[in-house]
Amino acid sequence: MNIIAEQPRAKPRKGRKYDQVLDGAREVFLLSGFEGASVDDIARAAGVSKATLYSYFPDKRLMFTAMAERECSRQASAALQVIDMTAPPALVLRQTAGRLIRIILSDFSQRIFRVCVAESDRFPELGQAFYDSGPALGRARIADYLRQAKARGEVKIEDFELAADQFAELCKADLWNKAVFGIQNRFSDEDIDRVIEGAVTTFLARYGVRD
Amino acid sequence: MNIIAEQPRAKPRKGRKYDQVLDGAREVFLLSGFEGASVDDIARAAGVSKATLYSYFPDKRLMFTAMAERECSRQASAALQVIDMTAPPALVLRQTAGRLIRIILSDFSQRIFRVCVAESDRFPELGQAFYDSGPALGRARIADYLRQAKARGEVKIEDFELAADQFAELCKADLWNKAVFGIQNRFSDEDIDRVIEGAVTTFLARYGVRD
DNA sequence: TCGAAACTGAACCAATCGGTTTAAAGTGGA
DNA sequence: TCCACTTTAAACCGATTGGTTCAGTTTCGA
Repeated sequence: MNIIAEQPRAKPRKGRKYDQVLDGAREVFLLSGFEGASVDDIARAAGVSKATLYSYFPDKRLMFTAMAERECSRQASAALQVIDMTAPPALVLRQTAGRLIRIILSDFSQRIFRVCVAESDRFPELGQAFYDSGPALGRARIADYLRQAKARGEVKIEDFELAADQFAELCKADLWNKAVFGIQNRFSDEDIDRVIEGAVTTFLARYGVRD
Repeated sequence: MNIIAEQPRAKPRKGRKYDQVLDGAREVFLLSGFEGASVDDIARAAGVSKATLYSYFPDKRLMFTAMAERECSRQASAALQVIDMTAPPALVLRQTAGRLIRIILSDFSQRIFRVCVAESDRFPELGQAFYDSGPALGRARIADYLRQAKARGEVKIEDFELAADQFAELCKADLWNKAVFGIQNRFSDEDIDRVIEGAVTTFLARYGVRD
């Protein structure tokens, strides 16, 4: 008999409806925010009794953070698509811009963003999680590419992190503001192409090498 | 004696504690969000009885929108500072960037932003108000300047709105993300200057005329 | 100084909140 | 088949919510 209690598993969350609960939590929290969401609603959305719900999570807060962190790490792994990084910079950047824009304009990203921003002072670890899995990860990947491109002599850059951040910001230009404030949430290909071309051209005007 | 009733003020909402109430509302709403704020807290923060509060506003929602719209229009008029727009572009842009950055990083702007984003689907008119008084207004002013600069032959630009949006976005580069997610909320002058110089240099690399 | 209007504080309301309990029903491995 | 474990629905709790009411006090222009 061990005095120190045995740990059956690393995360012995208990039963089989764990993911089901988190799915319900996501649905309601992303729709109504933390304070706006009621536990009864979540139980109903999850198709689970309230007692079950509370057998997984000691309280509403932990339920919220568990859900938010799962969604953040999902978002992170969703961005891992591959691009041929040896292609000419203008092409790589265009593709990257296109993907980045579709992601940040997606309904799902917008909702996580809203909820993370709204609650990031009541849940400090939440802002960090979103930042790490979103902006910081994106910057790291873009900076990586830019380093390779420089090694190939395709660009001239000193501050790779700043350059990466600038590129990401250029991709937002107005689209993102309109989306996040609910002014507009569907954009034509022309709208998006205008921003993509603008971002790539401006970026390369500064960092590209003449050919 | 005029038959048409005299208007003591433009908006004679009733009593003398109107602003006092909105000040209390701002304090609590910006701190706790819409759902997180209790009307009793607001009354206490405003130094006013709950009955008085409800004599000004029929319900919590209208109180919230009144407060938010007041703060948005305040934010708008606060951005009306004058800059010598005939100076060389590099200088004008540097000053503009500096001001823009201080504004968007301010604790106050961050709080309004949070609350507008969080509630912009429950209060659609709110997102519009923030967009109009923030991003849209800033873009209009920058685009105006760019048009003047082009008339002087100082820049070469086709799409002034896009250029203005790009410049504003370049000014955010990482600083804004860190602030909005609570990673960091105090920035050294070096941090800020790095972003300012980067923004101006990149912008002029694309739109400046060689001298 | 007077009187109407604005303001107060506290009691009060029904509804909802997060969270607990319980007794019964379902589940699955051995 | 059996038994331990999980899940269920509903009742229940105290606290808090947005909002109302009202008798009494303050305020202030005329």
